[in-house]
Amino acid sequence: MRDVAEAAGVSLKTVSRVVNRERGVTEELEAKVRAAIADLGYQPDDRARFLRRTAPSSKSLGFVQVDVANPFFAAILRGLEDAARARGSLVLAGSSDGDPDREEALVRSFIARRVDGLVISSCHPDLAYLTAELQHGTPVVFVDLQPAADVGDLIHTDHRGGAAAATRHLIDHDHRRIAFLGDALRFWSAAQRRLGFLEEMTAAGLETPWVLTDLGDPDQAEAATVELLSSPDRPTALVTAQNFVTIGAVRALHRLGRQHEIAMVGFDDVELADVIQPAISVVPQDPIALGRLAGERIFERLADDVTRNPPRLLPVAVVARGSGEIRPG
Amino acid sequence: MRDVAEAAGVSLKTVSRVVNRERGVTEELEAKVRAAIADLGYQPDDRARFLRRTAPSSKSLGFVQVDVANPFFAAILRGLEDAARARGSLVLAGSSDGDPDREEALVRSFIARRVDGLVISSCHPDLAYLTAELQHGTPVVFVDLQPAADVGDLIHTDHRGGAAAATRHLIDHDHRRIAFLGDALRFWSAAQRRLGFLEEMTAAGLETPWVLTDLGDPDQAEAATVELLSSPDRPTALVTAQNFVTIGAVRALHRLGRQHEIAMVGFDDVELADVIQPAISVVPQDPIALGRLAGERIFERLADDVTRNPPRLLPVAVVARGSGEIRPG
DNA sequence: CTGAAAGCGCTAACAC
DNA sequence: GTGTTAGCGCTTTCAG
Repeated sequence: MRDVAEAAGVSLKTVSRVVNRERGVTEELEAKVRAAIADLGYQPDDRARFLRRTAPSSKSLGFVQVDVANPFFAAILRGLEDAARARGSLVLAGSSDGDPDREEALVRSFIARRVDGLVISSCHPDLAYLTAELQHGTPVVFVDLQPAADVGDLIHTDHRGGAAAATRHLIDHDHRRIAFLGDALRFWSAAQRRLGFLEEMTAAGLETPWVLTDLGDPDQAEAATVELLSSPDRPTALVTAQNFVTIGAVRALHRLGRQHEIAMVGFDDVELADVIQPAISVVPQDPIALGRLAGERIFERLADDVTRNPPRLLPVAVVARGSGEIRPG
Repeated sequence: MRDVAEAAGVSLKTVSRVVNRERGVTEELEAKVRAAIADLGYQPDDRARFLRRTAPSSKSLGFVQVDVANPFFAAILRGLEDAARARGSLVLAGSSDGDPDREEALVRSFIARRVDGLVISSCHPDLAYLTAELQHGTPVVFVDLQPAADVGDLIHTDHRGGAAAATRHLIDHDHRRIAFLGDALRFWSAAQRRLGFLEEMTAAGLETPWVLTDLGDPDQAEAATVELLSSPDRPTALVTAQNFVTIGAVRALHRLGRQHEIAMVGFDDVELADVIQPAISVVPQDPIALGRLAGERIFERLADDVTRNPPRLLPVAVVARGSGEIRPG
């Protein structure tokens, strides 16, 4: 910038005015400055600009997710990005892989860069590490995964209700022996879905001997499904509580050739779920909306200086496509 | 930081030393400083730190992709993030939606934040807007989508070879009437795939009356496939050149009930492609590797100050699963 | 081992 | 309209 000022024969402030499109610069001077800018290939440094600005803002949001390679989180990121773009902000994204230490490290890096807000799909058992930040005034919104502690805003799908609906759907189709396959319970969403399943089963007076959790990828889910179905005392229907669990279970059913015999309803939609035979009944979420709402909530809090809002819950329902309507043999 | 220095009764520099773990601070002073830091909840401001540092680095990379909600790009982002994390960097990500103006705006924002390097899946017809940056020394790596201009490094899948292999695979299975369905040709990868298809067809002495491009989403691909197959003069096999095109085409085939009659090979792998009947033969890419290599290339250039490297091309091959091995009726 | 002064690139506040 | 001075939060340089 100094070089530009020198080249144009004006002061720093005049260059600053031109760059920021402030009123009150002669056309003549402005032209000179612009010429110098083009000539030198000058690019203003936003870090320095935002550092000095009165309204302290880095024009960026931080998003901590479990894994961006999971299409579900990628879609949340997309929604968040759209909300951020509308406000002229950029998004820093990082994957925790479900590791609390990594989540914490990411949050710390984001805070060190002074993001205007934090969106977190948390898997941390203890959010104490966040309270300092919350007091510092940085808005925090949890998406989908809720912490144990009572901090920050929350935007999430109705995991419990959705899992209950899936379970009810199978019960309504005469199933009594229903298994639950899900992710690790340190993920709040996974725990909630399990809860919804158990509640619905109990309400119907059914036993729940088949509750499998800690299935971390499609391969584990596939193996677990195969084992589950090879035991003499086996279920007639499955609730698969995660997109990759659904994928693994579907693979297993097809490998065993029992996809027309064992019913299943999955949480999350999966690509091509409608084309498979039988097509997979699911409880789809709207992750893009989740991300967009989280971003909007951040900006609301930035504007209104509201400390905390009630949770925002997105309702879900079963989409019947075939696999969930199979009756027990 | 000033507050911390005051509270601990030391100078700014001593606090700085403690924060940066520099050697040469008495244990006693260090303890005092740490106490003050904890007490005040002080968090160093990386923006200011990186601003003043001798080695100019923002410890961040910028990634401009077409759409992070597309699992292919999300996976690239994941690979890039892993490479960045290994070097202590964070990733700023933005989606262009295939709009050159948006791509350019994103690149400018990233540059204004002084990212250490830029990874771009470009759809811009004219990369002149980048040359200024390249001269400025910012490493730029293009992933998957190569610009027309001769700037920056390139890491990409062998689109042309992969499309040719898919085509050859169908020809080897006695098909003579093969259609090509792809994305807009402003995407270099789409254009390359079309080229590979045309070359292989021409080499085999076959006509190519069915070349459909500009299919932007699964719905368009589905509609195009239905129309293609309802004409009296129709192909017996399809090359679908994009993940979402494959999805649309599969939907169409199943809707028409002709999935066992029309052969197809898709570019990109698709979730559950192995479970559908018939399972879909594909030319899978490794997008995580693409992203990782792009990130590593950035850091190499940062370290070695190399201006430019030869393109890095990832080979691909057909994975036969069923749909590509159907013979013409 | 510690601190004072200068300055990164820019904007704010107030001159002129 | 334009320039000058101060200072954002930190690191660097160099003196003690």
